[in-house]
Amino acid sequence: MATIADVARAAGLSSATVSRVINNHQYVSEEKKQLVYQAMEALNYFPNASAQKLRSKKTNTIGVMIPQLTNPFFTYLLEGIDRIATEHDYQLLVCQTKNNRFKELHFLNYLKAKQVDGIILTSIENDWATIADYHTYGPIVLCNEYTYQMLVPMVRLDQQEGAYIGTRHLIEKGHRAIGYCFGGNTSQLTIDRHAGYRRALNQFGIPYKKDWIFRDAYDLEDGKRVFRNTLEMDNPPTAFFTGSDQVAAGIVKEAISHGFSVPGDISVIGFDDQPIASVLEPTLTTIKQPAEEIGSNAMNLMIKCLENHIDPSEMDIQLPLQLIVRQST
Amino acid sequence: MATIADVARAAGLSSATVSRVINNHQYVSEEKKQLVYQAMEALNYFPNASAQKLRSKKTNTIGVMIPQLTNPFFTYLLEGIDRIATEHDYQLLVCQTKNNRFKELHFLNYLKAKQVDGIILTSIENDWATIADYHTYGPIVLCNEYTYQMLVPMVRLDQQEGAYIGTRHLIEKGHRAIGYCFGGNTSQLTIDRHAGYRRALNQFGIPYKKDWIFRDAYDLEDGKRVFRNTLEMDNPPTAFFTGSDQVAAGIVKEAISHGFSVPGDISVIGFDDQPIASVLEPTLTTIKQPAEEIGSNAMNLMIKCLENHIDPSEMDIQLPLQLIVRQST
DNA sequence: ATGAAAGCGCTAACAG
DNA sequence: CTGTTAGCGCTTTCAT
Repeated sequence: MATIADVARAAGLSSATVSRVINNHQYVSEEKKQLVYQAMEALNYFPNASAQKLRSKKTNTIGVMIPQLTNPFFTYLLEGIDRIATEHDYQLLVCQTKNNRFKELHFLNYLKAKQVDGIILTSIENDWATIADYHTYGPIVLCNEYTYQMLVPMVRLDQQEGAYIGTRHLIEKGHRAIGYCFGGNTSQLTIDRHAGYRRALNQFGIPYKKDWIFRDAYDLEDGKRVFRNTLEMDNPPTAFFTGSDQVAAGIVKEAISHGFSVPGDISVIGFDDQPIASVLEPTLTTIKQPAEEIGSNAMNLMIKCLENHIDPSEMDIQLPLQLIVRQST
Repeated sequence: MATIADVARAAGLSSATVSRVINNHQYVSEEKKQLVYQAMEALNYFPNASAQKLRSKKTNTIGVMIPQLTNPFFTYLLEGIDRIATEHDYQLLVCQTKNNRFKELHFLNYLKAKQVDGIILTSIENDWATIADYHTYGPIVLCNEYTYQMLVPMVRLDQQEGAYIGTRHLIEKGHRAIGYCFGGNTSQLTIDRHAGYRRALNQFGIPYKKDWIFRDAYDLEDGKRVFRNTLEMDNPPTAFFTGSDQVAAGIVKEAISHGFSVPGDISVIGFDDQPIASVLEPTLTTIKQPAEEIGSNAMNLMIKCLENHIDPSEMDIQLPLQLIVRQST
């Protein structure tokens, strides 16, 4: 493989000039520029990326931490991130954490190793204090999940409001026994959603029951499991607020397969507004999160951080969420 | 940020020894090894990835070309690739081509730039001759899509058989007007599926009609569009073979919303067996592709290529596909 | 078992 | 506008 020196030799110029042409510097005469292009062409030359990164201390790569590649919410997030990354010639190193805090830690070290210029987190598996340490080595942008412990660049939704609206909707439909499903961690997002659920309950004088709280609910199978578990309860929920359309779909499917009618006997509300929400029968009432937009905003924030012109007022972007009423409630 | 020289100094050793410890070389005394570990710890040292790559000419990174990040079939492929990559400490640079051949070309150049050690293609947008040129710069593994023009490492399914089985199933259900939906390109996979469809038609003496061929069908919306288009036809299909569950779901949804019954009036068969196939009402008959397994096999092949011990007989891996009969046919 | 030294391929002062 | 030169941080002979 040809090197920059080979090109310089072939063009009868110095490697510095070749480098200038590669990097589109000004002050290179059109004549020599053509000479360089011809030589590069003739030698089938392509600059070595590692050498460029080592020397320039810029990788043009962003690490994106994703808990689950097969969860559509996160792929839409990724789609938004990728759209902006492509526009600005950044590459994406995709890091699947599987909700494992050690994997998250492992990937965070890419920042220290200068393998990436910055990291976008779409979930948070470690204490914030642990993550904050890495901030010295490059920008960390939060997207979807967030923290109040520090002012960091983040793109988020009012999750408490989302859970409140959803729960209130179920109450207004006449339900008083409302199950609550969520993932496993103790992130701020989780805390806030939980608070929104309780706020709605409180407002309507409905007692909070621990039995109605279901954790470790991430996907369709988990939703089915949750519903099966309620079958043995003395006082089972008649409605479910869930943290994801996948889980909601599982509950709906399992309820129907056990002979219940949705929304006749059981009401279910999802979260995200993934494609599955419109495909399910009955169609799923849900809280819409603009996933693609969250992602694109996060990547834009990242670019601003990298280019050092970020106004503190832009650090915390909040996007709207929206109740979409369909047939499942 | 500390460098290897700093660590060497702090440990009272040479940088060569530190390097040996980092790379787990033999012939380093336990004593010095501990010294190095302590120094690395104290200085919060992490080796610079670009320097390692430049010097060792190994990036430990694989480029994965994906047409659509939001298409579940490809994310399951990616999931399989990622599982094996993680096990072997490889990183993934995700390249979304959006079915654009120029983007594909752009990403192929990462091989020339030694930014990745190899590339896994999950779709093919350029002529095979164009892609074959890049093979000099590192291994290219095909996964899902394939070619007969050259013996390259690939993991594939018998797509002609898949389309044949699916079409025959529709014929056996009594249909003689069978629509055929596919994506846009002219890859071998597309050609083979088309051939399988025609073979089934031929076998049962059913004429092939150009009007029943629908191209550019990739997702749910495309499926809806296809069905709407048949509404104006004199002799519309009563059944549809599709290249993806997404498209099939679109057809089913649109048919039902226009008052047709599925499978009463219209039968639809999908491809992939994505989660949506079991969630749809009626549930979707489909040709199951073991996506995760295709991906993991591809990454395993890649690793073998990189480690130079690949037997030509292992180059072409063929996995089974399977007709899954549900309610939509 | 350890160190000295060369060099991977490139960029960026600096000088002219 | 162009060339000379000094590294970026690491690995790897080659000695010892």
